[in-house]
Amino acid sequence: MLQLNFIRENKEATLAGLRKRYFANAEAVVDEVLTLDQQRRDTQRELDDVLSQSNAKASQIGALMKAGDKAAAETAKAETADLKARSKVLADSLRQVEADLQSVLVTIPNIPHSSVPEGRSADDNEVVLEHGDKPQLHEGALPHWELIKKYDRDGGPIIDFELGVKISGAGFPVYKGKGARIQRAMINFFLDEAIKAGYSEVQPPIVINEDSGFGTGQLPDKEGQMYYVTEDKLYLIPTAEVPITNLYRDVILPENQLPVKNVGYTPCFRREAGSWGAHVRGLNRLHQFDKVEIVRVEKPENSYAALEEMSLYVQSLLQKLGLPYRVLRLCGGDMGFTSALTYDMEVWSAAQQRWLEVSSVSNFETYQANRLKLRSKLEGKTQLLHTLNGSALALPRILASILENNQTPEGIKIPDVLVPYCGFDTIS
RNA sequence: AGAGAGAUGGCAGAGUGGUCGAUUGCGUCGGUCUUGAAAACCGAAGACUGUAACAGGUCCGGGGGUUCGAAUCCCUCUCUCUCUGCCA
Repeated sequence: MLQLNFIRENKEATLAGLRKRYFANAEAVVDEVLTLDQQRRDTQRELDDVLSQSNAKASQIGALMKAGDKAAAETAKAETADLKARSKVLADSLRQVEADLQSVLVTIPNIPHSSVPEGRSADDNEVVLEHGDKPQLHEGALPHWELIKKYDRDGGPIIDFELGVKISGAGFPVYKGKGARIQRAMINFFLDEAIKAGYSEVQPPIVINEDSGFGTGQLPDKEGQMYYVTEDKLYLIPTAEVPITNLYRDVILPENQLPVKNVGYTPCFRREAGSWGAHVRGLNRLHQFDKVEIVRVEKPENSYAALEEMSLYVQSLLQKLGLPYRVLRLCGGDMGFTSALTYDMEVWSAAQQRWLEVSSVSNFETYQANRLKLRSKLEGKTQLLHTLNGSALALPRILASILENNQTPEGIKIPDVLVPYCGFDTIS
């Protein structure tokens, strides 16, 4: 959520930012916010005045009672009726204005950072860099959804989509044998690397309540993308960002605890309503997948340096895995609702001849912190901190890329860094 | 799931209708003392809103009510603890 006083004091910058995102009706929405804000403050002031008078009367009555002047007290009491009626009306309208203001405010996305490129869609994202050589595959090379069947052992493919359908439905694969072990290997590798890089590990719950969904910006509006347990009013997490960032909801962090650098592994659940199409075969898009996530809480002046550091960190993982990748700076039209600047990391999937997104690293500045009420006392005053997060990494597409890129007629070579974690070096 | 108890400032813990934003202890910060530290002593310190700055207003788990006046009384929701039951 944007800060009201920012919008108030930077109307033009706000509008420019929203235009960069192709946010519809930016002018009308901002004007509505400013009007409601003014109404709120006027009403607030009027109410405060009435309450002030009312408080004065009450203590006056108290004093009279104490002095035993019953008659004077009764007279004073009679005078409070009008104040009481007025304060009730004002309090009601204040509540209404505040609710209206809030409901408009939550529909406004974050303001993009100045380095965010112009553009409407994913086609306009800026390629920051490309790293590594795309492998030349042998004749008859297969996409990963064929490869997993080719290496059928122990009575089934190493990743079994059919079996997952039986248990749950489409998009919930069952990993078996070496398929399962390489998953576990990646999780441990990613966690160990993050710990070496100074992150501390957390294991958060994977269901969250409504307040948490609001804190990081999934709610309201994106409830359709999350699985929901109606009985207990809990959502399955779409990413560990939600529970880990919400660890710091309603917190005023002591300055000496900054920066916060957390890493966590969780499964992630996404309904992906309406996003199934031509390119979602195999591991490309799933309802449940595993991800290791890094989350940081930073002082405002450090957040962009932290973002660059996170980007380099994620790239270091991809380099260690030996996967060709590129880094994108997302354009205004393609960026997530809550982000101010996002880098996407994509790996090359050699058999599909496509780039697959495996990480998204974002700085939310104060957007989430404002919803979370995540603050610190810095230089004598309480102020909002900056939150950031990034995938490090999401497993399925990494696995898809490893399977495809490392295939030879003899088998699939496991990246060296994973071998100690897997206990085998080829799938054959 | 059943029965009971409870929810107050960073923590502990008073306060059961009238200057209570809230006694006190611990912790924290500043100072005195000390070569330095500890101890002791003195002092400071909540959040939100609002104002040019004061003032003013709100906040004792959330919401609602009674009252001139609520941390204190009533209703309701949520959560926590103890016991019983069940169970990784």
